[in-house]
Amino acid sequence: MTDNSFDLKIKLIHGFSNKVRLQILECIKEKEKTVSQIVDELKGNQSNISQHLACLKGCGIIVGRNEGKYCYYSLRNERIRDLLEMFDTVLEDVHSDVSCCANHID
Amino acid sequence: MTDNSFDLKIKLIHGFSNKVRLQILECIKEKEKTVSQIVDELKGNQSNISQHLACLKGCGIIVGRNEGKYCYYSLRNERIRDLLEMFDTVLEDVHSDVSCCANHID
DNA sequence: CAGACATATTAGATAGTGCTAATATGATTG
DNA sequence: CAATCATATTAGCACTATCTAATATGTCTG
Repeated sequence: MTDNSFDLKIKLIHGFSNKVRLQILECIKEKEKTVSQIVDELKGNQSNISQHLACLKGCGIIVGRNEGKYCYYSLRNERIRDLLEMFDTVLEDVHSDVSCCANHID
Repeated sequence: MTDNSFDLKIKLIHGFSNKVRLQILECIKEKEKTVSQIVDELKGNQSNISQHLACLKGCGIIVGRNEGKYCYYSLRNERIRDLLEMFDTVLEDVHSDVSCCANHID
C-alpha cells in the first residue's frame, strides 16, 4: 500500500469516527434525505450538519444529489452500508472491553 | 442502539482513525509482536507507540500477552482482521473521491 | 541485589477537530 | 425582481488528540 492510499484510508476511517457523522449515516442509511430533514431528525445545528455532510462527502462516504433548492444525501454505495453493519458486528464481540479508553490515547 | 453502545461504537472506530495506530495494526496483522519489534519496524518513538497500543487495547482492537519482560500484542480476533480488509475494499471504490476533505470538517 | 532491558506513565507543548454565530450563495415563488 | 427558503461557507473560540522528553515500574541476568 502506497503512502498516499494509506493517508486516504485514514481519511476514510476518520469520516466514521465522530458521533454526529455516525448519526447522520444512521439517519440516511435506509433512504436519501435532504439537509433540513437530517437537521430536524438529529435536532442539530444547520451549519454544523452541513459541515459534517461536506466532510462525509469529501471522504467518499456519501453522495449528494441536487434537486432544485434541495439537496438529497445518501450512502455512496452498498459497501458503505456493509461497513456500518460490520462495525456493529465487531462491536458485539468487543462490547465489554471498550469501556476504558476515555480519549484516543488514554 | 442505546446511547452507550453508540458511544462505544465511536470509540471503536476512533481506534482505527489514526496513522500510527493503523500502522501498528498492519504491523501485527499477521502475527503477534513485542512492543520493541513494533517500535523498530515503524521507526517510532517508544512512548508514543506504547500510548497507541494502550489505546488500541482500550478500544478492544488488540490484546496483549505478557511473557517475562516482553509484551506481545496481536489483533483481538479474526473480525478485526476482516474489518481491516473491508476498509481496503471500500477504499478501492472510493479511491478517487477521498482526495479532498483536508481535515474532518472541511 | 545492581545494572540492563522492556514497557508504561506523566507532564507539558503543539496541532488538529468541532462547535456556534454570522454571513454568503443560489434557487424558488409570489 | 424582492422576499423567502435551503444549503454552504467563514471566522473564531473551546476542546481534544498527539507528540516528545523525562521518569517510573517491573523483569531478567550476572
